[in-house]
Amino acid sequence: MDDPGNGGHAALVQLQAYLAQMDHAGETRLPAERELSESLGVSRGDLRKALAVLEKDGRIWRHVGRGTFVGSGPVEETIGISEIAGRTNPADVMRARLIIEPEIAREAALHATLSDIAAMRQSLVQTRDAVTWRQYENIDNLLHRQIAQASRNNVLLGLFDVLNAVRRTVVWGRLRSEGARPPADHHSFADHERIVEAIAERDLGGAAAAMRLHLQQVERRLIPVREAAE
Amino acid sequence: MDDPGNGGHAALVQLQAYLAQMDHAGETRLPAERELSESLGVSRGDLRKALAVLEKDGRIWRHVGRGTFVGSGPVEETIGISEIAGRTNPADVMRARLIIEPEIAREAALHATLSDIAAMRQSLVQTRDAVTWRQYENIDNLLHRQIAQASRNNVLLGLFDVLNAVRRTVVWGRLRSEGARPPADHHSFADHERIVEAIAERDLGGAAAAMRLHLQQVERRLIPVREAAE
DNA sequence: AAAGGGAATCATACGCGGATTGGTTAAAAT
DNA sequence: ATTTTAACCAATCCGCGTATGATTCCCTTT
Repeated sequence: MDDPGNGGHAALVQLQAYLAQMDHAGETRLPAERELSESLGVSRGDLRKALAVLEKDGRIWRHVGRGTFVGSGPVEETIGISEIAGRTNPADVMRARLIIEPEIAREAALHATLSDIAAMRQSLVQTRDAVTWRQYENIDNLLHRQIAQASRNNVLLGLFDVLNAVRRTVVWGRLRSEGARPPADHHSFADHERIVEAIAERDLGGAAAAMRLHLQQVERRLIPVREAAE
Repeated sequence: MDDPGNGGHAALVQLQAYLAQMDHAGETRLPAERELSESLGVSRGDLRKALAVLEKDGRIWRHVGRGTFVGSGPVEETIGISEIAGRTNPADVMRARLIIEPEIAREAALHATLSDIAAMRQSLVQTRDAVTWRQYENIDNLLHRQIAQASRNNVLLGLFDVLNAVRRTVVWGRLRSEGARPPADHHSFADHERIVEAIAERDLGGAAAAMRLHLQQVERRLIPVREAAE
């Protein structure tokens, strides 16, 4: 009404001023559109146009039901495990393990403390004592996690946990009753020992190689038809 | 009452029978303790003792407010971004990036489609056109994510997203007003071009090396005092 | 008649209170 | 004295109401 000609431009200017004034405080959320439009004295349509400009510019971020916030994006867009697991397959999970875990083992060889290594050795013994596949699986998981923990890098540990959770949901329901207990000559026993030994000897490349070999063995056991088909 | 002497043993046997019977169905959650105790005709105390045994054995797991489930552990223990970010530091995040992202780039060089590469090249141009640091950051993020996406592995992409979210929360609030816009000779421009070119030429090792080099540059810029201190 | 503004409506997300469930403790019963 | 039962606690889930951004429709104004 005052100046319909400039359209949303006045609203954009006012909104930028408001943003600058608000940015000095720690608050990142700005009022609802209905309030703000009245507070700034512009129509909601013009306000929305201005907001759209700022959003395309990356200065604010909006979401239905939550509000409008300043900043490039949601600080904590929860990336759900099920979201990842929902659109993937065991082969990709295995591939990711083959890429990530050897590097984690290398890092573990560099940063593991003596107590870390002692804990791994104890898990090694326990895997041999497992009387059921479920027990073995638990201790196997524990050992792999101990290795990730030994990297002394909480980010790597967290990524490992995410990967592990995805793996569990994806292959969920496999290997139910393949046998009473792991056979004594199961390849993983020797594999695990090689990995832990390499870590103990601070052999970075050896630890990564041993882990890679181990996971390739696991992959072969998981998808046994592969070589015959090719 | 019937046989107080054997204590919880009878309950344990009955519970194991119930578990075996239920395990054939796909259901993993068993009834509430109050119902189950009445259904099996044992006291809740004995039932809980039996449940404790099975839990220590790893066959079931329980959680307050949710229930009791068969299986080694919660299939979806939500690993929160903030949980990871809460107990780490920028150095560890950078280290994790240096470990993960080069391997992702290698995978991208193997699996990227032509449209993937075209999208990357477009982002390359856009980074040069960015007039503000925030715009540059957005496009930079987009480019790195495009590379992860080009790996054609949703697990790797998910892990990258998690890592990225952690990075954003950890370094949150840095580099506010270091300058109006990225300088034309910013190292990242050439770095990014090298990475994309290596991916386009299917040079696996080259892509990984270029990404590693780029991240080392970023690390150096992030922690500039390092070399002087040593 | 055209255009812009305002109100109603829709879809999604948050918040709160009740209900459910494992964990714990105390009273009661045998 | 031991076991069973009940009651209570803490944590979680679920449903409903509210708030918010997105969209549509109608009306006023020029």
